[in-house]
Amino acid sequence: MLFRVDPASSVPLGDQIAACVRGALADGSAEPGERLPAARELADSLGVNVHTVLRGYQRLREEGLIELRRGRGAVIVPGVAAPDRARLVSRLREAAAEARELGLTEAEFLELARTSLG
Amino acid sequence: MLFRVDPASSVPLGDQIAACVRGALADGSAEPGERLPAARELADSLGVNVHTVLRGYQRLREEGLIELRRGRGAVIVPGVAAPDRARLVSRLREAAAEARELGLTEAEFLELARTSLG
DNA sequence: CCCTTGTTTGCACTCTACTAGAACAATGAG
DNA sequence: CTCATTGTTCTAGTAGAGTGCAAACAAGGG
Repeated sequence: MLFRVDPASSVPLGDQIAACVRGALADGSAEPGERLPAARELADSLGVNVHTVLRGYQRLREEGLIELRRGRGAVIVPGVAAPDRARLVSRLREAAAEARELGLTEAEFLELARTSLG
Repeated sequence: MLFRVDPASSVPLGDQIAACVRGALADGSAEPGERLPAARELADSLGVNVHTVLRGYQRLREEGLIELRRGRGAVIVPGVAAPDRARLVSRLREAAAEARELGLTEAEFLELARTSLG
């Protein structure tokens, strides 16, 4: 599982960390039952504060993706359903189809997609 | 066209206002050529600052949904495809939100969008 | 017991969204 | 032309979220 973080991004660091786990789970590079790196360790490795990592972990717990226990660490809930990347792809396909119907050029469509990211 | 806004929500007021117009356009309760309420007027009506309304309008302009001119106000782009375009924008925003949850970078998202065009 | 690891608390800093007030510049109506 | 309307721009202040830093606390495991 790869953790990547961009301090310059507008999306909060904690959310980015949570997104890494979600993404890894979605593309198979992480599996249910797997243990996440300890908060302090990951924080050090990313050059980020412990609170920030913990906040990402908390969010994942709220989503039911991981379990947190003192002394044991963070573990991906065994048997949890992975968030699907397939749905994102299918949504993009629908959008692309509509764009084609509207006669948008590729450049216009991509520009629209870019602004959609906020 | 109905404007509803929730100050307690985590999504910015300006974005909420923009979403109102997008939705109204998509579901037919607003039509191309129609004029949006004046910024100061809408701001008063919603109990919100003028700048906040204007920010929402600006975003709609970036998306190509409305035109803004001094003295004339905000007008929904009088193209026949405006409602469809509004729906396309909404779908792209949903897709963008999912991409963010999965930790995709802007480049990865745009690449995915590009390949979706076939 | 000791070490690891999550949990909680308190303070300070920065950035964004929002509010507030004012002045400016097109536009259209009279 | 005159003038009210309306978007545009500017400055400045406020509140909250995100983050960093530091410390103390509690549960689990060797």
